[in-house]
Amino acid sequence: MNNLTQTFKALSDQNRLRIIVTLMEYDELCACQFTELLGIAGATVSRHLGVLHNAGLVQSRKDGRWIFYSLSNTAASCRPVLDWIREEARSCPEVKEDMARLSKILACNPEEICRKQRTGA
Amino acid sequence: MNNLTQTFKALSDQNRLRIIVTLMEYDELCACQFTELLGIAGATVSRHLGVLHNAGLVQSRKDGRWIFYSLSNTAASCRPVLDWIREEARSCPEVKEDMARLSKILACNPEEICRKQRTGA
DNA sequence: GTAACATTTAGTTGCTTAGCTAATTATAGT
DNA sequence: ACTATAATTAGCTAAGCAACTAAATGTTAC
Repeated sequence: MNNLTQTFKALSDQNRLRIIVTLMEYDELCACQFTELLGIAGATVSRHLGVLHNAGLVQSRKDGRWIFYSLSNTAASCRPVLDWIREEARSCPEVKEDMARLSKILACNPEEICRKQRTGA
Repeated sequence: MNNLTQTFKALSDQNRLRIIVTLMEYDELCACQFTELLGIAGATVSRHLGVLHNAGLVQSRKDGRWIFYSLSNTAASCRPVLDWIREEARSCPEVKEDMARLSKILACNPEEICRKQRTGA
């Protein structure tokens, strides 16, 4: 039962849902790209990703200084829920905006993104 | 998107999940029966039911002094999630205990339950 | 080695929420 | 009308959590 509540808790935050929905469209993104997308502090993004990871929804892969996140393979058990989210998210304007914004973000490489975040440009 | 997070927030509490799972097995229960089942204050149960109602997951029917709750008809949109919960809940010992306890509770009529709660017997 | 840098962890703050008791509302029975 | 009673609402407290800044960790490049 704790599994269930933990999963729902992980999904009951708008920013975390945005992460999940984004990962349904783009296989893999690094932390700085989420930071850019969500417009909140990197540390906060890191915590959100940690919550999703603890709930078994997301997995990470380290590549040098970057850490890439993707939907967890072991999240298969809650696939129906993820499918439902995807379906419902279709009609959310926030999600559409995210997708539009993300295509711009992905036009730059991660290094540029991070530099932009540092310099605050 | 708020719909989504609201739904997940409503489902991310153990006691509320127990209510939902119970309503999948028993069409309709009154507030005092949930109070007996969950073993928490009636006021708290009322608030939980309110949260589920606001999320559109539960509907209520007034019959005299009693208010009976059931899964909402309009909850059809999140049917996949409810189905998933039901499936996952099968293996939860808490749920099995609840079901066992509930059959005892239902052996009495609501009036008896409520009296028991008042007198604390 | 050390300087730059991507991410996480620590520590703080303000808001939300689950729980309680007490008060209020609405109904039933006398 | 009055009392009892099922449920909700109000008001409180303690715990949990999302956000931030600053410090720590681990990695790349000189």
